[in-house]
Amino acid sequence: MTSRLEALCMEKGLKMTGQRRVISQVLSEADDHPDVEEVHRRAVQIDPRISIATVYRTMRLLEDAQVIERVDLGDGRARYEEATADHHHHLIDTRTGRIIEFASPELEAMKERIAHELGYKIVGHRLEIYGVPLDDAADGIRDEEERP
Amino acid sequence: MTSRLEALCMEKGLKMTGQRRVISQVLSEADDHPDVEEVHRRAVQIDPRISIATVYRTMRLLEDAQVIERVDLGDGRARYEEATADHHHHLIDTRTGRIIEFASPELEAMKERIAHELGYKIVGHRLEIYGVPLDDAADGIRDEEERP
DNA sequence: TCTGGGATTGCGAACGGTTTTCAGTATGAT
DNA sequence: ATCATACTGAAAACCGTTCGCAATCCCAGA
Repeated sequence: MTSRLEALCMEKGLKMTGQRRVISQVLSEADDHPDVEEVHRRAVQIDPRISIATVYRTMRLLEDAQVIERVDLGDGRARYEEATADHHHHLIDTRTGRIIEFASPELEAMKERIAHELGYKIVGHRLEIYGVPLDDAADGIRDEEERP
Repeated sequence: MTSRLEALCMEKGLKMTGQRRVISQVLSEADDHPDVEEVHRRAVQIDPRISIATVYRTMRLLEDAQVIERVDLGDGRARYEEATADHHHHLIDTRTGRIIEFASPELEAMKERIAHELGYKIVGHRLEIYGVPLDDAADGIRDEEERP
């Protein structure tokens, strides 16, 4: 069966090898923001003869082809998500690591305005919010402070 | 002569060694966002017997003491600036690497509101805008696309 | 002012994520 | 089916950063 990403890759004229097919499948099925090691872990479950090097190479390939997007969440490793048309950002739960996506047109507009006032045209941007659940915070549950 | 950061360090009760004094001076005089290597480069010019390891250690020390702040601009290395009371963000000129600081109370408020709507209390956040000068963009000068 | 001992330093080795090299393998245009 | 080409696996190289260890420094107390 052809995964969504695989179709996208063929559309872009990429050579479809077995490992690319598997990685595409893994990424199509993912609804989180896996890092390379995690993608590899999942890929190996489908076909054990996929090396981590190939995963790295394929992620870069897919990124360059704009099929996926790299997300830098400041934890020292690259995470990925499927490329989407609309801009969105991430709220990271520092307690659990859960990542919540959100979009805000007003925020986009404001950002655009700020850049313009500074004499710049935006070519990229990123916003991350680190937070803790309101109710937990109220409970006064201790937050083992990571460096955000 | 005692640099501004050196005074701050003594206030915090840190043991003032020769190399810490030099690094404090370098940071006090910096008005940009140097990475560790750059700080080392400048420190060595004042006293050649400072190792890069010590710079790494001192930067972390000063960061923990909230004397300086780490800035992750997504270029794979840590950059630093003096700690300030007010939150601000960075606009990075992708053409030149120049970093422009800006603050926006409205933006802060909006961010706060978004987090609250998602049920979170903010413990940290970061916003970076990558852009090119408006006039350059208008001229149609080619932008050698880095991965932002 | 001199001293003792814990903190700090320099060096090089180790580390974790990522990229590259290279020889062997698979792909898909013919 | 064939063949040039692109791709792959394994291991080494890389790069920013941290760590282990012996030597050194700082400074409170004498």
